Amino acid sequence: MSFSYQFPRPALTVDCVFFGLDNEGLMVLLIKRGLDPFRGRWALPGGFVHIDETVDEAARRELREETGLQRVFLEQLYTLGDLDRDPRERVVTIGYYALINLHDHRLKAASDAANAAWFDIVDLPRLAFDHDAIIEMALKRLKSKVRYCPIGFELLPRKFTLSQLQRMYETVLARPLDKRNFRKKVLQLDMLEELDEVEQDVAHRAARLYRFNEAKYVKATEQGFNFEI
Amino acid sequence: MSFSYQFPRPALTVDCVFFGLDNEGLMVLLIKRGLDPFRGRWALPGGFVHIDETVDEAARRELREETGLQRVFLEQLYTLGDLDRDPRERVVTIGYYALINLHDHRLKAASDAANAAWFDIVDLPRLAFDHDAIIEMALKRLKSKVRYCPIGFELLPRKFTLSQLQRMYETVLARPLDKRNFRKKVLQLDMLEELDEVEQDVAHRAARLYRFNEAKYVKATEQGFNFEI
DNA sequence: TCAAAAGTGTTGAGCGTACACCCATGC
DNA sequence: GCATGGGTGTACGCTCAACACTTTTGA
Repeated sequence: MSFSYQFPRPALTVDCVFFGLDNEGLMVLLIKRGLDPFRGRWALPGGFVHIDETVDEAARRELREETGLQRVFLEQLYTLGDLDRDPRERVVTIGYYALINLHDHRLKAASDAANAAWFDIVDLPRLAFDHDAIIEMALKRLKSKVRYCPIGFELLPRKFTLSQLQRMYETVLARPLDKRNFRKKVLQLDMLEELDEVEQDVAHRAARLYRFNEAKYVKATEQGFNFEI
Repeated sequence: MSFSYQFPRPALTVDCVFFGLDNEGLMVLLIKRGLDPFRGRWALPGGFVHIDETVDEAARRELREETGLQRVFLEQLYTLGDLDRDPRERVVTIGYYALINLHDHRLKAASDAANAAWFDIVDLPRLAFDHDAIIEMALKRLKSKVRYCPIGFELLPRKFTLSQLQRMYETVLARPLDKRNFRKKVLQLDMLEELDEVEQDVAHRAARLYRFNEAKYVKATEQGFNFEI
Protein backbone atom coordinates (compact mmCIF):
# COMPACT_ATOMS: atom_id res chain seq x y z
CA MET A 1 0.00 0.00 0.00
CA SER A 2 1.18 3.49 -0.74
CA PHE A 3 -0.04 7.06 -0.51
CA SER A 4 0.06 9.50 -3.40
CA TYR A 5 -0.07 13.27 -3.48
CA GLN A 6 -0.07 15.80 -6.28
CA PHE A 7 2.96 17.57 -4.83
CA PRO A 8 5.92 16.11 -2.97
CA ARG A 9 5.71 16.35 0.82
CA PRO A 10 8.43 16.50 3.44
CA ALA A 11 8.42 13.76 6.04
CA LEU A 12 7.38 15.05 9.46
CA THR A 13 9.03 13.88 12.67
CA VAL A 14 9.36 14.85 16.31
CA ASP A 15 12.65 14.85 18.23
CA CYS A 16 12.61 15.09 22.01
CA VAL A 17 15.09 16.37 24.56
CA PHE A 18 14.38 14.55 27.82
CA PHE A 19 16.07 16.32 30.71
CA GLY A 20 16.73 14.62 34.02
CA LEU A 21 18.63 15.72 37.11
CA ASP A 22 20.90 13.56 39.22
CA ASN A 23 23.80 14.14 41.57
CA GLU A 24 26.18 14.50 38.64
CA GLY A 25 24.25 17.24 36.92
CA LEU A 26 21.69 17.88 34.22
CA MET A 27 21.29 14.83 32.00
CA VAL A 28 19.85 14.17 28.54
CA LEU A 29 18.54 10.84 27.27
CA LEU A 30 20.11 9.70 23.99
CA ILE A 31 19.59 6.69 21.76
CA LYS A 32 22.35 4.95 19.85
CA ARG A 33 21.32 4.65 16.21
CA GLY A 34 21.28 1.13 14.81
CA LEU A 35 20.70 2.14 11.21
CA ASP A 36 22.15 4.46 8.63
CA PRO A 37 22.45 7.35 8.32
CA PHE A 38 24.63 8.10 11.34
CA ARG A 39 24.67 4.42 12.38
CA GLY A 40 26.36 4.11 15.77
CA ARG A 41 25.99 7.83 16.52
CA TRP A 42 23.94 9.02 19.49
CA ALA A 43 20.71 10.83 18.69
CA LEU A 44 17.62 12.26 20.34
CA PRO A 45 14.62 9.98 20.76
CA GLY A 46 12.22 10.72 17.94
CA GLY A 47 10.21 9.41 15.05
CA PHE A 48 7.53 10.06 12.51
CA VAL A 49 4.32 11.88 13.28
CA HIS A 50 1.56 9.40 12.53
CA ILE A 51 -1.35 10.53 10.40
CA ASP A 52 -3.85 9.87 13.18
CA GLU A 53 -2.08 11.60 16.06
CA THR A 54 -1.41 15.25 16.83
CA VAL A 55 2.19 16.39 16.98
CA ASP A 56 1.90 16.67 20.77
CA GLU A 57 0.69 13.08 20.86
CA ALA A 58 3.63 11.99 18.74
CA ALA A 59 5.99 13.55 21.28
CA ARG A 60 4.16 11.91 24.18
CA ARG A 61 4.31 8.57 22.40
CA GLU A 62 8.09 8.94 22.13
CA LEU A 63 8.21 9.76 25.80
CA ARG A 64 6.22 6.67 26.71
CA GLU A 65 8.17 4.38 24.41
CA GLU A 66 11.56 5.52 25.66
CA THR A 67 10.92 6.11 29.33
CA GLY A 68 7.62 4.41 30.18
CA LEU A 69 6.41 7.74 31.62
CA GLN A 70 3.31 9.66 30.70
CA ARG A 71 2.52 12.55 32.96
CA VAL A 72 5.56 14.78 32.79
CA PHE A 73 6.12 18.37 31.71
CA LEU A 74 6.50 18.36 27.93
CA GLU A 75 6.57 21.39 25.68
CA GLN A 76 7.10 22.19 22.03
CA LEU A 77 10.33 23.96 21.26
CA TYR A 78 10.91 24.80 17.63
CA THR A 79 10.49 23.35 14.16
CA LEU A 80 13.60 22.72 12.10
CA GLY A 81 13.06 22.69 8.40
CA ASP A 82 16.35 23.06 6.58
CA LEU A 83 16.75 21.19 3.32
CA ASP A 84 19.62 18.88 4.18
CA ARG A 85 18.86 17.96 7.76
CA ASP A 86 18.55 14.33 6.75
CA PRO A 87 20.75 13.01 3.95
CA ARG A 88 18.07 10.57 2.74
CA GLU A 89 15.23 12.92 2.01
CA ARG A 90 13.48 16.09 3.08
CA VAL A 91 12.51 15.79 6.75
CA VAL A 92 10.99 18.57 8.84
CA THR A 93 11.18 17.92 12.55
CA ILE A 94 9.36 19.45 15.49
CA GLY A 95 11.57 19.67 18.56
CA TYR A 96 10.17 19.04 22.04
CA TYR A 97 11.66 18.97 25.50
CA ALA A 98 10.48 17.33 28.69
CA LEU A 99 11.50 17.40 32.36
CA ILE A 100 11.77 14.08 34.11
CA ASN A 101 12.01 13.37 37.79
CA LEU A 102 14.75 10.75 37.94
CA HIS A 103 14.35 10.29 41.71
CA ASP A 104 10.78 9.05 41.88
CA HIS A 105 10.78 6.99 38.69
CA ARG A 106 12.45 3.77 37.79
CA LEU A 107 12.98 4.35 34.15
CA LYS A 108 12.60 1.86 31.37
CA ALA A 109 15.60 3.31 29.61
CA ALA A 110 17.82 2.90 32.63
CA SER A 111 17.15 -0.80 33.08
CA ASP A 112 16.33 -1.58 29.50
CA ALA A 113 18.29 -1.22 26.37
CA ALA A 114 22.01 -0.89 25.94
CA ASN A 115 21.17 1.53 23.15
CA ALA A 116 19.78 4.23 25.46
CA ALA A 117 21.75 6.22 28.01
CA TRP A 118 21.73 9.43 30.01
CA PHE A 119 24.51 11.90 29.25
CA ASP A 120 25.60 14.91 31.21
CA ILE A 121 24.63 18.05 29.30
CA VAL A 122 28.14 19.45 29.70
CA ASP A 123 29.74 16.35 28.19
CA LEU A 124 27.70 15.18 25.23
CA PRO A 125 28.99 12.88 22.50
CA ARG A 126 28.93 13.77 18.82
CA LEU A 127 25.30 13.67 17.72
CA ALA A 128 23.42 12.65 14.60
CA PHE A 129 21.64 15.15 12.34
CA ASP A 130 21.23 18.65 13.80
CA HIS A 131 20.37 17.28 17.21
CA ASP A 132 23.07 19.35 18.88
CA ALA A 133 21.19 22.46 17.77
CA ILE A 134 17.93 21.10 19.20
CA ILE A 135 19.57 20.38 22.54
CA GLU A 136 21.11 23.83 22.59
CA MET A 137 17.71 25.40 22.02
CA ALA A 138 16.13 23.19 24.67
CA LEU A 139 18.75 24.16 27.22
CA LYS A 140 18.37 27.83 26.43
CA ARG A 141 14.59 27.56 26.83
CA LEU A 142 14.92 25.64 30.08
CA LYS A 143 17.38 28.16 31.51
CA SER A 144 15.14 31.05 30.72
CA LYS A 145 11.81 29.45 31.60
CA VAL A 146 12.94 28.03 34.92
CA ARG A 147 13.39 31.60 36.12
CA TYR A 148 9.82 32.69 35.70
CA CYS A 149 7.84 29.43 35.76
CA PRO A 150 7.72 26.78 38.46
CA ILE A 151 8.85 24.04 36.10
CA GLY A 152 12.07 23.27 37.94
CA PHE A 153 10.12 21.20 40.46
CA GLU A 154 9.50 18.64 37.72
CA LEU A 155 13.15 17.66 38.01
CA LEU A 156 12.96 17.05 41.77
CA PRO A 157 11.24 14.46 43.97
CA ARG A 158 7.84 15.53 45.25
CA LYS A 159 9.32 16.29 48.68
CA PHE A 160 12.62 18.12 48.64
CA THR A 161 14.90 20.19 50.82
CA LEU A 162 15.71 23.82 50.11
CA SER A 163 19.28 22.77 49.39
CA GLN A 164 18.10 20.31 46.76
CA LEU A 165 16.00 23.08 45.24
CA GLN A 166 18.95 25.43 45.22
CA ARG A 167 21.24 22.80 43.67
CA MET A 168 18.64 22.25 40.96
CA TYR A 169 18.64 25.95 40.06
CA GLU A 170 22.42 26.11 40.23
CA THR A 171 22.74 23.12 37.94
CA VAL A 172 20.23 24.35 35.39
CA LEU A 173 21.47 27.94 35.39
CA ALA A 174 25.09 26.78 35.61
CA ARG A 175 26.03 29.35 38.24
CA PRO A 176 26.20 29.46 42.03
CA LEU A 177 23.48 31.12 44.09
CA ASP A 178 23.75 32.64 47.53
CA LYS A 179 22.15 30.38 50.14
CA ARG A 180 20.58 33.04 52.32
CA ASN A 181 19.27 35.11 49.44
CA PHE A 182 17.92 32.04 47.71
CA ARG A 183 15.98 30.83 50.76
CA LYS A 184 14.64 34.31 51.44
CA LYS A 185 13.43 34.72 47.88
CA VAL A 186 11.93 31.31 47.45
CA LEU A 187 10.10 31.40 50.79
CA GLN A 188 8.75 34.89 50.33
CA LEU A 189 7.26 33.84 46.98
CA ASP A 190 5.02 31.73 49.17
CA MET A 191 4.52 28.79 46.88
CA LEU A 192 6.15 26.09 49.02
CA GLU A 193 4.42 24.07 51.67
CA GLU A 194 6.56 23.38 54.71
CA LEU A 195 6.14 19.73 55.76
CA ASP A 196 6.49 18.17 59.20
CA GLU A 197 9.15 15.86 57.86
CA VAL A 198 12.89 15.90 57.52
CA GLU A 199 15.13 14.00 55.16
CA GLN A 200 16.25 10.51 56.25
CA ASP A 201 19.56 8.68 56.38
CA VAL A 202 21.94 11.59 56.12
CA ALA A 203 25.17 11.77 58.06
CA HIS A 204 24.49 15.25 59.37
CA ARG A 205 21.62 17.38 60.56
CA ALA A 206 18.52 16.43 58.57
CA ALA A 207 16.96 19.18 56.50
CA ARG A 208 13.31 20.04 56.48
CA LEU A 209 11.24 18.85 53.53
CA TYR A 210 9.05 21.08 51.38
CA ARG A 211 6.53 20.48 48.67
CA PHE A 212 5.48 22.68 45.75
CA ASN A 213 1.95 23.94 46.29
CA GLU A 214 0.08 24.68 43.08
CA ALA A 215 -2.66 26.71 44.75
CA LYS A 216 -0.19 28.91 46.61
CA TYR A 217 1.74 29.35 43.39
CA VAL A 218 -1.30 30.61 41.49
CA LYS A 219 -1.79 33.28 44.15
CA ALA A 220 1.88 34.22 44.13
CA THR A 221 1.83 34.53 40.35
CA GLU A 222 -0.61 37.39 40.54
CA GLN A 223 2.03 39.48 42.28
CA GLY A 224 4.65 38.76 39.65
CA PHE A 225 7.29 36.13 40.03
CA ASN A 226 10.83 35.43 39.06
CA PHE A 227 14.01 33.82 40.22
CA GLU A 228 16.44 36.48 39.16
CA ILE A 229 18.69 35.89 42.10
CA MET B 1 2.58 13.48 -12.00
CA SER B 2 2.22 12.36 -8.40
CA PHE B 3 4.37 11.48 -5.42
CA SER B 4 3.99 8.25 -3.46
CA TYR B 5 5.09 7.34 0.02
CA GLN B 6 4.86 4.15 2.05
CA PHE B 7 3.00 5.95 4.87
CA PRO B 8 0.51 8.79 4.67
CA ARG B 9 1.97 12.25 5.28
CA PRO B 10 0.36 15.40 6.61
CA ALA B 11 0.46 18.43 4.36
CA LEU B 12 2.84 21.10 5.67
CA THR B 13 2.04 24.80 5.52
CA VAL B 14 3.13 28.10 6.99
CA ASP B 15 0.73 30.78 8.28
CA CYS B 16 2.02 34.25 8.97
CA VAL B 17 0.90 37.03 11.27
CA PHE B 18 2.08 40.31 9.76
CA PHE B 19 1.91 43.10 12.32
CA GLY B 20 1.89 46.76 11.38
CA LEU B 21 1.41 49.91 13.41
CA ASP B 22 -0.56 52.95 12.39
CA ASN B 23 -2.33 55.79 14.15
CA GLU B 24 -5.31 53.57 14.87
CA GLY B 25 -3.36 50.86 16.63
CA LEU B 26 -1.69 47.52 16.05
CA MET B 27 -2.84 45.99 12.77
CA VAL B 28 -2.78 42.51 11.24
CA LEU B 29 -2.88 41.69 7.53
CA LEU B 30 -5.64 39.26 6.55
CA ILE B 31 -6.67 37.67 3.27
CA LYS B 32 -10.25 36.97 2.27
CA ARG B 33 -10.54 33.35 1.19
CA GLY B 34 -11.86 32.78 -2.31
CA LEU B 35 -12.20 29.02 -2.00
CA ASP B 36 -13.71 26.47 0.31
CA PRO B 37 -13.31 25.63 3.07
CA PHE B 38 -14.14 28.88 4.84
CA ARG B 39 -14.83 30.67 1.55
CA GLY B 40 -15.41 34.36 2.25
CA ARG B 41 -13.84 34.17 5.70
CA TRP B 42 -10.73 36.16 6.55
CA ALA B 43 -7.55 34.18 7.12
CA LEU B 44 -3.84 34.61 7.68
CA PRO B 45 -1.57 34.72 4.64
CA GLY B 46 -0.06 31.29 4.23
CA GLY B 47 0.53 28.32 1.98
CA PHE B 48 2.34 25.08 1.42
CA VAL B 49 5.99 24.57 2.23
CA HIS B 50 7.62 23.68 -1.08
CA ILE B 51 9.90 20.67 -1.19
CA ASP B 52 12.88 22.76 -2.27
CA GLU B 53 12.62 25.57 0.29
CA THR B 54 13.22 25.68 4.03
CA VAL B 55 10.28 26.53 6.26
CA ASP B 56 11.81 29.96 6.91
CA GLU B 57 12.01 30.49 3.16
CA ALA B 58 8.36 29.51 2.80
CA ALA B 59 7.40 32.17 5.34
CA ARG B 60 9.56 34.78 3.58
CA ARG B 61 7.97 33.86 0.27
CA GLU B 62 4.53 34.53 1.77
CA LEU B 63 5.81 37.84 3.05
CA ARG B 64 7.08 38.83 -0.37
CA GLU B 65 3.97 37.67 -2.19
CA GLU B 66 1.56 39.49 0.10
CA THR B 67 3.47 42.66 0.91
CA GLY B 68 6.28 42.95 -1.61
CA LEU B 69 8.71 43.27 1.30
CA GLN B 70 11.77 41.21 2.03
CA ARG B 71 13.96 42.53 4.77
CA VAL B 72 11.73 42.66 7.82
CA PHE B 73 11.85 41.02 11.21
CA LEU B 74 10.32 37.54 10.85
CA GLU B 75 10.35 34.81 13.43
CA GLN B 76 8.94 31.33 13.89
CA LEU B 77 6.22 31.07 16.47
CA TYR B 78 4.75 27.64 17.00
CA THR B 79 3.66 24.57 15.06
CA LEU B 80 0.02 23.57 15.20
CA GLY B 81 -0.66 19.94 14.53
CA ASP B 82 -4.15 19.02 15.68
CA LEU B 83 -6.04 16.47 13.62
CA ASP B 84 -8.99 18.53 12.47
CA ARG B 85 -7.41 21.89 11.83
CA ASP B 86 -8.39 21.64 8.19
CA PRO B 87 -11.64 19.85 7.30
CA ARG B 88 -10.23 18.54 4.01
CA GLU B 89 -7.23 16.60 5.21
CA ARG B 90 -4.47 16.48 7.78
CA VAL B 91 -2.51 19.74 7.66
CA VAL B 92 0.27 20.70 10.05
CA THR B 93 1.10 24.39 9.97
CA ILE B 94 4.08 26.35 11.20
CA GLY B 95 3.10 29.76 12.51
CA TYR B 96 5.30 32.81 11.90
CA TYR B 97 5.02 36.47 12.75
CA ALA B 98 6.64 39.52 11.24
CA LEU B 99 6.88 43.22 12.09
CA ILE B 100 6.29 45.67 9.29
CA ASN B 101 7.03 49.36 9.16
CA LEU B 102 3.88 50.77 7.59
CA HIS B 103 5.28 54.31 7.53
CA ASP B 104 8.26 53.81 5.23
CA HIS B 105 6.73 51.25 2.88
CA ARG B 106 4.10 51.50 0.24
CA LEU B 107 2.61 48.08 0.50
CA LYS B 108 1.42 45.89 -2.29
CA ALA B 109 -1.47 44.69 -0.18
CA ALA B 110 -2.67 48.21 0.47
CA SER B 111 -2.89 49.20 -3.17
CA ASP B 112 -3.46 45.77 -4.60
CA ALA B 113 -6.16 43.29 -3.97
CA ALA B 114 -9.59 43.83 -2.57
CA ASN B 115 -9.05 40.48 -0.89
CA ALA B 116 -6.35 41.72 1.49
CA ALA B 117 -6.79 44.21 4.31
CA TRP B 118 -5.31 45.40 7.56
CA PHE B 119 -7.42 44.87 10.68
CA ASP B 120 -7.00 46.34 14.11
CA ILE B 121 -5.87 43.62 16.51
CA VAL B 122 -8.57 44.59 18.99
CA ASP B 123 -11.33 44.27 16.41
CA LEU B 124 -10.72 41.20 14.27
CA PRO B 125 -13.36 39.49 12.17
CA ARG B 126 -14.20 35.81 12.51
CA LEU B 127 -11.27 33.85 11.13
CA ALA B 128 -10.80 30.65 9.17
CA PHE B 129 -9.21 27.51 10.64
CA ASP B 130 -7.46 28.02 14.00
CA HIS B 131 -5.98 31.32 12.88
CA ASP B 132 -7.37 33.13 15.90
CA ALA B 133 -5.17 30.92 18.08
CA ILE B 134 -2.11 31.72 15.96
CA ILE B 135 -2.75 35.46 16.22
CA GLU B 136 -3.23 35.15 19.96
CA MET B 137 0.13 33.38 20.28
CA ALA B 138 1.80 35.94 18.03
CA LEU B 139 0.47 38.82 20.10
CA LYS B 140 1.55 37.18 23.33
CA ARG B 141 5.04 36.62 21.92
CA LEU B 142 5.26 40.19 20.64
CA LYS B 143 4.14 41.63 23.97
CA SER B 144 6.72 39.67 25.88
CA LYS B 145 9.58 39.99 23.40
CA VAL B 146 9.23 43.71 22.86
CA ARG B 147 10.15 44.19 26.52
CA TYR B 148 13.58 42.64 26.33
CA CYS B 149 14.54 42.90 22.64
CA PRO B 150 14.78 45.97 20.45
CA ILE B 151 12.25 44.64 17.94
CA GLY B 152 9.68 47.37 18.50
CA PHE B 153 11.70 49.68 16.25
CA GLU B 154 10.71 47.49 13.30
CA LEU B 155 7.21 48.92 13.59
CA LEU B 156 8.40 52.56 13.43
CA PRO B 157 9.93 54.74 10.74
CA ARG B 158 13.72 54.85 10.83
CA LYS B 159 13.64 58.28 12.45
CA PHE B 160 11.12 58.70 15.22
CA THR B 161 10.29 60.89 18.20
CA LEU B 162 10.31 59.63 21.77
CA SER B 163 6.56 60.11 21.86
CA GLN B 164 6.14 57.85 18.83
CA LEU B 165 8.33 55.28 20.54
CA GLN B 166 6.28 55.51 23.70
CA ARG B 167 3.01 55.23 21.76
CA MET B 168 4.36 52.12 20.06
CA TYR B 169 5.07 50.47 23.41
CA GLU B 170 1.74 51.57 24.80
CA THR B 171 -0.08 50.15 21.79
CA VAL B 172 1.73 46.83 21.81
CA LEU B 173 1.58 46.37 25.57
CA ALA B 174 -1.96 47.76 25.69
CA ARG B 175 -1.31 49.91 28.74
CA PRO B 176 -0.24 53.49 29.41
CA LEU B 177 3.33 54.34 30.36
CA ASP B 178 4.60 57.30 32.33
CA LYS B 179 6.25 59.84 30.04
CA ARG B 180 9.10 60.92 32.32
CA ASN B 181 9.94 57.41 33.46
CA PHE B 182 9.80 56.13 29.91
CA ARG B 183 12.17 58.76 28.55
CA LYS B 184 14.57 58.32 31.44
CA LYS B 185 14.67 54.57 30.97
CA VAL B 186 14.98 54.53 27.22
CA LEU B 187 17.69 57.19 27.14
CA GLN B 188 19.75 55.65 29.90
CA LEU B 189 19.78 52.35 27.99
CA ASP B 190 21.92 54.31 25.55
CA MET B 191 20.86 52.66 22.34
CA LEU B 192 19.29 55.67 20.64
CA GLU B 193 21.13 58.17 18.53
CA GLU B 194 19.96 61.74 18.96
CA LEU B 195 19.66 63.41 15.57
CA ASP B 196 19.99 67.09 14.66
CA GLU B 197 16.53 67.03 13.20
CA VAL B 198 13.02 67.64 14.41
CA GLU B 199 9.73 66.41 13.05
CA GLN B 200 8.10 68.48 10.29
CA ASP B 201 4.64 69.87 9.66
CA VAL B 202 3.18 69.55 13.12
CA ALA B 203 0.88 72.16 14.62
CA HIS B 204 2.84 72.46 17.83
CA ARG B 205 6.40 72.37 19.09
CA ALA B 206 8.36 69.96 16.90
CA ALA B 207 9.91 67.00 18.70
CA ARG B 208 13.47 65.86 18.29
CA LEU B 209 14.09 62.81 16.10
CA TYR B 210 16.03 59.73 17.20
CA ARG B 211 17.31 56.66 15.44
CA PHE B 212 17.95 53.18 16.79
CA ASN B 213 21.69 52.49 16.89
CA GLU B 214 22.59 48.83 16.57
CA ALA B 215 26.17 49.26 17.79
CA LYS B 216 25.10 51.18 20.89
CA TYR B 217 22.47 48.53 21.53
CA VAL B 218 24.99 45.70 21.46
CA LYS B 219 27.01 47.49 24.11
CA ALA B 220 23.93 48.21 26.21
CA THR B 221 22.90 44.58 26.00
CA GLU B 222 25.97 43.52 27.87
CA GLN B 223 24.69 45.37 30.93
CA GLY B 224 21.31 43.71 30.79
CA PHE B 225 18.31 45.30 29.23
CA ASN B 226 14.59 45.42 29.61
CA PHE B 227 11.61 47.67 29.28
CA GLU B 228 9.80 46.69 32.42
CA ILE B 229 8.48 50.16 32.98
C1' DT C 1 -3.15 84.35 22.91
C1' DC C 2 -4.43 79.92 22.73
C1' DA C 3 -4.02 75.02 21.87
C1' DA C 4 -1.14 71.15 21.70
C1' DA C 5 2.45 68.48 22.67
C1' DA C 6 7.60 68.70 24.13
C1' DG C 7 10.49 68.43 27.63
C1' DT C 8 12.24 68.03 32.37
C1' DG C 9 13.69 66.05 38.50
C1' DT C 10 12.84 64.45 42.90
C1' DT C 11 11.51 61.36 46.42
C1' DG C 12 10.16 57.07 48.76
C1' DA C 13 9.73 52.14 48.74
C1' DG C 14 10.99 47.70 47.61
C1' DC C 15 14.24 44.45 45.86
C1' DG C 16 18.70 42.42 44.83
C1' DT C 17 23.19 41.56 46.65
C1' DA C 18 26.96 40.87 49.57
C1' DC C 19 28.43 38.72 53.46
C1' DA C 20 29.75 34.96 58.28
C1' DC C 21 28.58 32.42 62.03
C1' DC C 22 26.24 29.06 65.17
C1' DC C 23 23.46 24.72 65.29
C1' DA C 24 22.04 19.90 64.98
C1' DT C 25 23.22 15.35 63.89
C1' DG C 26 25.66 11.01 62.89
C1' DC C 27 29.83 8.73 63.13
C1' DG D 1 34.74 15.79 69.35
C1' DC D 2 34.64 16.43 64.74
C1' DA D 3 32.96 16.68 60.12
C1' DT D 4 29.07 17.91 57.44
C1' DG D 5 25.63 20.47 55.88
C1' DG D 6 21.32 23.19 58.01
C1' DG D 7 19.75 27.30 59.15
C1' DT D 8 19.63 32.37 59.99
C1' DG D 9 19.81 38.69 59.53
C1' DT D 10 21.51 43.09 58.25
C1' DA D 11 22.97 47.00 55.60
C1' DC D 12 23.76 49.30 51.17
C1' DG D 13 22.70 50.62 46.61
C1' DC D 14 19.92 50.58 42.72
C1' DT D 15 15.76 50.62 40.12
C1' DC D 16 10.86 51.34 39.77
C1' DA D 17 6.86 54.21 40.43
C1' DA D 18 4.41 58.22 41.41
C1' DC D 19 3.82 62.76 40.34
C1' DA D 20 3.07 68.54 37.71
C1' DC D 21 4.70 72.35 35.64
C1' DT D 22 7.18 75.26 32.12
C1' DT D 23 8.53 75.79 27.25
C1' DT D 24 8.06 75.96 22.40
C1' DT D 25 5.66 76.40 18.26
C1' DG D 26 2.05 77.09 14.81
C1' DA D 27 -2.46 78.59 13.94
